[in-house]
Amino acid sequence: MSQPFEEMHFIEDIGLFFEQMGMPRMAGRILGVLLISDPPAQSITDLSEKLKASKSSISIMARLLVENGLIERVASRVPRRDYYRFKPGGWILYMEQWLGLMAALHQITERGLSLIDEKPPELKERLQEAHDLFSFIEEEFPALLEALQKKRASE
Amino acid sequence: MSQPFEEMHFIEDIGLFFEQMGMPRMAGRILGVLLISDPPAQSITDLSEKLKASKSSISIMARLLVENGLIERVASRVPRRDYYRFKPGGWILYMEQWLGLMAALHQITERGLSLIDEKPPELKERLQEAHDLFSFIEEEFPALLEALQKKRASE
DNA sequence: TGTAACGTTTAGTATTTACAAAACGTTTCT
DNA sequence: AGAAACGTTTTGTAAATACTAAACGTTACA
Repeated sequence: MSQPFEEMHFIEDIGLFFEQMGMPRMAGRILGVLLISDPPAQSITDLSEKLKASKSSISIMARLLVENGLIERVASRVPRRDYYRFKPGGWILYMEQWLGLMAALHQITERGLSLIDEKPPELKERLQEAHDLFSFIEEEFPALLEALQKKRASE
Repeated sequence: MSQPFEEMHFIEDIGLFFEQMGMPRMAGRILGVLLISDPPAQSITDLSEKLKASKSSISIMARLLVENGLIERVASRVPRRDYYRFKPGGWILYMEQWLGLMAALHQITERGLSLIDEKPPELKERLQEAHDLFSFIEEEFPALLEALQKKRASE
């Protein structure tokens, strides 16, 4: 089943984005398909045909995406085995995981600051800058996500 | 020149964070050193001794960090060649680059939406969700960074 | 009951990547 | 001029990674 050119382009772009973020490109391609596919739910075989990729890699990458909370399995009426679809709220979860990384960095810089506590302030400044940024993000970013959800709910 | 245990731990944690973000761990370690080193500016040789790593990889990774805007070269009075130090505002730049990725994803999802424009709304919903999130971040995140800088300036 | 379809897992492979070692060019000091 | 110190570049390598192909187990239907 060959895809129109623009759809392939879109799918590949999502793949490239995932690669930029340090994940396998194939995982991004799967997500790309599941973002625009006409039945939103697709089987492993469907995906492997659309992407012209092996079922094994689709199977593994789909599992990765499930772990990341971006897609989910759905039961199918048709007695074919299992279907995957984009998980509502998946991007929010994705952002929350990213936020977790920032929070971790906040902790690390805090520990770092205690290491150079006795040093003169101008030496602590650069680490303080990092600390302040990441603690600020940890504090303020959740409100941003909430504001978005509120906005979406009201539309 | 061996480092106290806690400092090594801090440095390695920054390295691991970088790895999580899809960058070479050694680049993170260099940044880790430059965040707590007592003369903030360190030469390639200094860094390679502290990290017990080859000068070649330090040289290459330092260049990578310069390209990323996280560190910068500074002239040295001592006639040794060049020194690197953490770049003030480097983290802000780092975040702005991250924001650029989100903005790119906004564009991609917008193109994606035009591909499925004629489909029923419930099919467009999942991509709309992605689009709204990333366009929201593109809009609101810069204000967050500005708020941080304002807050820091006033302290 | 046997066979076909599906997904998973294992094994194998080609590419990329992160490093180190070595060779190189430049500058500084004697 | 010669040697030493520094950083860069090139070359080499071991490990990780992203895939494919093949083997496998399970379910469904003929």
